[in-house]
Amino acid sequence: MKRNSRLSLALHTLSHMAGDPDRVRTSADIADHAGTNPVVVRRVLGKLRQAGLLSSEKGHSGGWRLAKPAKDITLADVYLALDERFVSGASDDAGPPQCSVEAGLQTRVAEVLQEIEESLVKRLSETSITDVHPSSCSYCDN
Amino acid sequence: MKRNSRLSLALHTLSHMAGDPDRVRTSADIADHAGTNPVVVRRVLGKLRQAGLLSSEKGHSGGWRLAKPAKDITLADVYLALDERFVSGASDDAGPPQCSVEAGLQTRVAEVLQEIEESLVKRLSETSITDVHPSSCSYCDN
DNA sequence: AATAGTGCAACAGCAATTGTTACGTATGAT
DNA sequence: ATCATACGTAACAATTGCTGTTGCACTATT
Repeated sequence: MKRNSRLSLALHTLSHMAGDPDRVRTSADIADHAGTNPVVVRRVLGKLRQAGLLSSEKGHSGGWRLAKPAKDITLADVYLALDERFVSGASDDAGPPQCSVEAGLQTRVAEVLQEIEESLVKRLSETSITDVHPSSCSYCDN
Repeated sequence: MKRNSRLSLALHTLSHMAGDPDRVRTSADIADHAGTNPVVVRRVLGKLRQAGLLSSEKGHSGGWRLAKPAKDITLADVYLALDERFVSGASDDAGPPQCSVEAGLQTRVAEVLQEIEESLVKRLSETSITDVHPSSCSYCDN
C-alpha cells in the first residue's frame, strides 16, 4: 500500500461489495485482496461502519457487509466518513499570527477554501458506489 | 513552520510584496519574517519564479520582487506553480492493477477528481493576490 | 578584491501514515 | 462447555514526505 491509500482501500472494498452484496467478507480476505494488513482494513472500514455505511459482526462466520444499498452510498459519504479533507486550512500555527497580513490572509483564504470544500462534497455526492463500479466486472459473475 | 506550509509561505510573501511592490526582499528577510529558513524560502519562491510570478536577482543588492502586477496574480497561479494537487489520484500503485474492479475504479474516480480539480482551479483563478490582501494593512502604510 | 546575494545538493530531524504484533472480547460451531 | 474464528484496540516498528540546516559554487554590486 502507498500513502493516503485509505480512500483507495475504502472504494475498492465498497465496489467489490456492491458487486456481490450478500457475501460476508473477513478483514483477512479483504486485506489479502488489497495487498495490505487485516488491521489496516479494520481501521479504515471501522470509520465506514461509524458512518453507517458498513456493518461488521464478530465471531465465527462474522465479517463485513454493506449496511445499506450500494446505490445509496455516495463518494461524499466515503470521503466524509474517512475524515479526509483534500482542502485543508493549511494553517496550524500556534495561536494567532503576529503579522497582520498573515491574519487577514488566513481569513480570506479560509473563506475560499471553505467554498471549494463545499462544492467538492456536493460533486462527490452526485456519484454513488454503483456509478464507479465497472460495468463489465468479472467478480460480479461469480 | 508546519506541514504543507508552502502555500501559506507563498501567499504570505506575495501578499506583502503586493503591498509594497518596489521593495526588493532577500530570502533572509522573508525567512525572518515568516519564521523559517532562507533555503526554504528560495525553494518555494523558486517555483513561483519558474511560473513567472516572481523574479530574483543574484549578487549584491539582489533579491526577490514581483514579476508582474499583483492584481494579475491569482490564487490559481500560485497553486499551480507549487505543483500542489489537493485532489490527487491517490493511486500510486506499481504498474497496472491486477484486479479488474480496481482498474475500473481508478478510471472512473480519476474522471471525477479531474472534474473537481478543474472547478477548483477555476474558482481559485477568480481571486487575485490583491483580493486576499487585508484592506487595513499596517505594512502598506510604511 | 570584498561583500552580499541566489542556486543547489546533501543530509538530519520531525510528523504522519502504514505495517505488524499482541491480546482482549464476542459469537457461532462442535 | 469448549474451541475456533473474527472483530476491536493498543502499542510499537518501518516507511515516507516535508521541513530545517549546512556547505559550497556562482554572480553581481560596491
